[in-house]
Formats: sequence, structure tokens, C-alpha cells
Amino acid sequence: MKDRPYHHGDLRATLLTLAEETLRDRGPGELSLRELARDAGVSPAAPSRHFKTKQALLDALALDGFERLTSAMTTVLAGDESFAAQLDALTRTYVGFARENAALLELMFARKHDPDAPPELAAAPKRLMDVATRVIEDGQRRGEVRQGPVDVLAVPLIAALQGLTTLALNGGFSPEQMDRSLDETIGFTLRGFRP
Amino acid sequence: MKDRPYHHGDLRATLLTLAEETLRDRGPGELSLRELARDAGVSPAAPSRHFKTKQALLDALALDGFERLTSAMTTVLAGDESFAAQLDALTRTYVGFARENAALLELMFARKHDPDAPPELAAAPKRLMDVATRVIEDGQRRGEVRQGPVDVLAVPLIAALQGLTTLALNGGFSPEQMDRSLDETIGFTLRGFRP
DNA sequence: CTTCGAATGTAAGCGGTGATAACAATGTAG
DNA sequence: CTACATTGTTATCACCGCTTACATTCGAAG
Repeated sequence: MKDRPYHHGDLRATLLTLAEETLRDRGPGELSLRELARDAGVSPAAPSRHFKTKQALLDALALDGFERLTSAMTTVLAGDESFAAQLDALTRTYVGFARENAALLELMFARKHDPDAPPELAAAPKRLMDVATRVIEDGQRRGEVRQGPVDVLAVPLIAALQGLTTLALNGGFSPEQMDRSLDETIGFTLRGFRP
Repeated sequence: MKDRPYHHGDLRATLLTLAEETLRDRGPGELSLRELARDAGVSPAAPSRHFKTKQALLDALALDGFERLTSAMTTVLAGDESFAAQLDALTRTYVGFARENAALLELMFARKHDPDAPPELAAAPKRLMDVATRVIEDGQRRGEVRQGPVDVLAVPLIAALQGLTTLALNGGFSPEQMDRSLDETIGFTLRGFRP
């Protein structure tokens, strides 16, 4: 029954999976390395081999979240539809991710990663914005978006998305309000970008 | 030397002050009730008389933050200037607050206050949005803002502000980038509201 | 003024935590 | 086969939030 092998074999991945579960349904801060170790069936000190510190575990989680969100937003932009359609898709993907990974998204944008976070993590938001940048460039090329430096234009977009979700999670919105606000924000953004 | 009175006299306020200091320059999570007690020169269990739990202390901090921000935004709208001017003032006040109270703002919008937070705290974001709502109503009355339900229209505004600040804090912006993005966001919002 | 209850602080201790150091088992490259 | 690197274990430290039982002080009613 208890002849578990001395080496777990895949502890790092297991820890990440378990951590994300706990994050999802009990929030960050409820996350304990010792508990993860227990759940994984290893000793309390074992996780330190893979994550020198608890913050490192959180950083890894956040980084993975950025990658998943960025990739989701990228793949949804495959076709060459109108700017309005792309914007709509982008927004709904973002909000969808936020709905299903609320705590993770919060972790991703929490200011805990300062000031000396792993460089990849520090660069992750930038890569997210690059997706928005591409959409805007496309729109400009089609004449559907007014001219201007794309990297600056992209800020209000991501900001609106991020703000909308944190507002939705904390502002005490009903789902219907959230949906209306979502539509409103899309239309709002569209107007803001109009030539 | 050590004939401190048995009763501190103003422990609750002292704790809040110390807590906000720690919050400001060491971030949340670094905040320890025991340490606060030490700094206040009081026994480790003393704070529990004023804040039954650590979360209660954080909630009080967040609530105070909401009140300060709301009041700051309200007072800056005294005159009856144009919508553009009011929007500008509102935005700069918000961002100014964010700059000076980064960790506090994060705390205010952190999803830790769920699902059974003190009702006043749950209502605080709503009151913040009410300020934005008033500005929008004014704008509509002047014909400077397009028609529509104000409570829905206000969402993109606050969302953009909140998103902009969290992006600024975590997105690795330089101050100049932040300023440009701020201007861009104001202009963006103005366009979005245009009739 | 005295008394007595409420408010506030203290002392002690519980279970839990993250981190580290010293040691043991396993995998792997030469 | 052997030496080394990796991964897990054991033991321990300092700290934490919280609770219970007790001490002191304050303030108001008699």
C-alpha cells in the first residue's frame, strides 16, 4: 500500500497542478507549500527542490497563466475578419479566461512580483499587449482604426479589459450586469479606436 | 522608562497607521499583526481587541482607502467645467492616488473580500462608480456625452482607470510611458463617450 | 465616593507555516 | 562500477494567527 517510490517522478508538474486547483477554488493565500506536499504525498521539504521559495511557485503559476492567456488570444485571431470582429473575439476570450481563472488572473497582475521578478514574468504582460498591438495594426492597415503609435494605442485596450474583469470580480456585478458591461465596453472601445 | 500606561489609549488608530506604512513600503503579505503589536509597544494579542482577525484589519484599511479616493475624486469636481475637463481631473486624481497608494489600491480591489465581506466594503466600489456616474450625467445634460444608461456607461470609465493603473504597476512601464498612456487613455475615453 | 460591569490589555499556548541544513536514496554519465 | 548530481527525508528554527483565561483600567449608576 505504501511502497511509494522514493522519487516521485513528476513532482514539479504535480505541484503546479495541485497549486492551480487550490488557487482556483480556495484563492491565493490559502495556498500552502506544506499542504501541497501532503497532497502530493511527499515530505514537507520536498517542494523546495523544485521551487526554492513559495514566491517562485507563484511566479511559475503566473507565468503559465500569461502564456495560456496569450496563446488563447492569439489563436482566436486566426482568420482575417474585420477589426470589430477581432476586437470582439479578443475581448470575449479575455473575459472568458477571467471567468474561468479569476484567482489566477489576479495573481498574474498582482504586484507581488516586484521588483526583482524573473525576467520572463516581467516580460509576460508585454507579450500580452503585443497581441492587442497586432490587432490594432491590422485595423489601421484596413483604415478601420485611427492612426497613432500602436504601443500607446494598445494600452487603453488591455487596461479596459483588465479593469473590467477586476471590477466584475469585486464590484458586485450580477452576471447580467457583467454581460451588459461587456457589450458596452466593446462598443466603447470601438468608438475610441474609430478614425 | 517603561512605565507605559496599561491602556494604550489609541491603539486602533495606531494600528491602522502602522499597517498602512508597512503596506506602503513593504507590500501586503508582509503585514503581520504581531509585528504591528510590537511596533505599537503592545502585547501580541492586543490587536485582536480591535480587529478580530487579520482580514478585518485589511478590510478596514481597504474601506478607508475607498473613502479617501472617493472623497478626493468628489472634491476635485467642485466647479462646473466641461466634461472633458472633469474627465481629465477625475483621471489624474485617480492615477495620482494610485501612484501614491499602489499597494493600498491593490488591496482595495483584491478579491480577498469575498464572499462575505463587510457590507460597507462591498458597497464601496459602487460609491466610487457613482462619482463617475455623476460626471457622465453632467456631460449628457450638456450634450457632451452620448445618451445611454449611465450606470452602464460608467463601467468602461472606471475599468479603464483601474486597468491602467494595474497595468502601470505591473506592466513595467517607465514613468514617461505611463504619462503618455495616461494622455492616450483620457483621449480614448473622451472619444468613447462622444455623442 | 464606591461599586461593578464593560472595555482593553496581558500571558500562555495551540496548530500551522516557510525556510534551511544534514543526511539518504536514486538516477546517470563516464 | 564508480563518482556525481538530482531528488526526497528528517529535524529543527523562527514566526505567524488565533484562542482562552486572567489582569488592569475606565466609566457610569447608585
